[in-house]
Amino acid sequence: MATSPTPSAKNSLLKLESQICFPVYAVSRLITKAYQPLLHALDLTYPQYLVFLLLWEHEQLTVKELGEKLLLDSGTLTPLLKRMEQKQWLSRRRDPRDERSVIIGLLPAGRALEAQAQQIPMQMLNKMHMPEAEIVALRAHLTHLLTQLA
Amino acid sequence: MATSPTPSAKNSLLKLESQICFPVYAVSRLITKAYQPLLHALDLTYPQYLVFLLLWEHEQLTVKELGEKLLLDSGTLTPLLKRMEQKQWLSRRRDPRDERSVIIGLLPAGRALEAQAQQIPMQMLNKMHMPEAEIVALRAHLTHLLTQLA
DNA sequence: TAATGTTTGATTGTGTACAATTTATTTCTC
DNA sequence: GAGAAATAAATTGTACACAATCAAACATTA
Repeated sequence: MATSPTPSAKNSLLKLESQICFPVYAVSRLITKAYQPLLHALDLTYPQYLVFLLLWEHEQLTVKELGEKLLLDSGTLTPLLKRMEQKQWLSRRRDPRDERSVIIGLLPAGRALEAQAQQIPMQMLNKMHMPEAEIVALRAHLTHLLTQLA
Repeated sequence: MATSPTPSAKNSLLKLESQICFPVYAVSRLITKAYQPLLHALDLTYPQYLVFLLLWEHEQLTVKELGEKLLLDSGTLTPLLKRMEQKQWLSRRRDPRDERSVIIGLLPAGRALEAQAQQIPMQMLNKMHMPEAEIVALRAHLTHLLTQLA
């Protein structure tokens, strides 16, 4: 006979350990925490580091482009970028050809940080204690999920 | 001859797309955003929902136990739990046998939410558009990484 | 080209996160 | 059993994160 599942059944989907979402959430915070001592030496937070990853590669991006690449909106980026501007790491100016856009440009102090950040990815890989193959597989799964949700 | 890699080399580890960490961070936020419309109907945030997952299962837990299971500290949990207390979802009282501990107990209004939350996990699985096998594999990888970083 | 609609950032308000410190309580050790 | 060490929350301060709203600039089209 078909019994409807009780709310607190052992195999309930409403259990923390059954969820895919909680491990993502927890790992994300643990990763940020693992970065913290490495980034603290550069006076950076993790989201600020992500902005630098893009600026080191592209030198100059609009707020919109940063938001598209990081999946963050202006409510998050504007105050974050203002703090980074105060530290002379980057410049914020309106695009003369389209005054709606704000162009974020790398300043010398920000460019200089790239050299100091060289070792960070390797140090993080060491902290994770995971074989390359597993990292690649994990990234593939996550990227897939990213496209499903974005 | 051994040339040291240039900072902006195409295969640099200092590129957003090379990182395992960014997809975790982005997926975590997208998952929270995917939950939002489902949880908003119950007037819940995602971290509050996680607290409920534990309370629906255990009825009563200390702040410390919640923190251990969710990997959150009292600086996050105390204000969050106070907000949930204000909505009459749970009670906060000192343990008479150890006045240092605060026991969080499920109240009727909180217990009643479990029925309304029954459909949420399945709705989330639908949003993810991923075969069961891939979800299981992803969770295994993440749980492994969790133990490495915790 | 004037009215309309769209795009881009900024702002406001709420809610996490977490490091660092503080307070109250308990446990340990002699 | 008094003092020291350890434990559990709470507090404080900073920094995201995002929904909702606003304002300015641009694009469109009738």
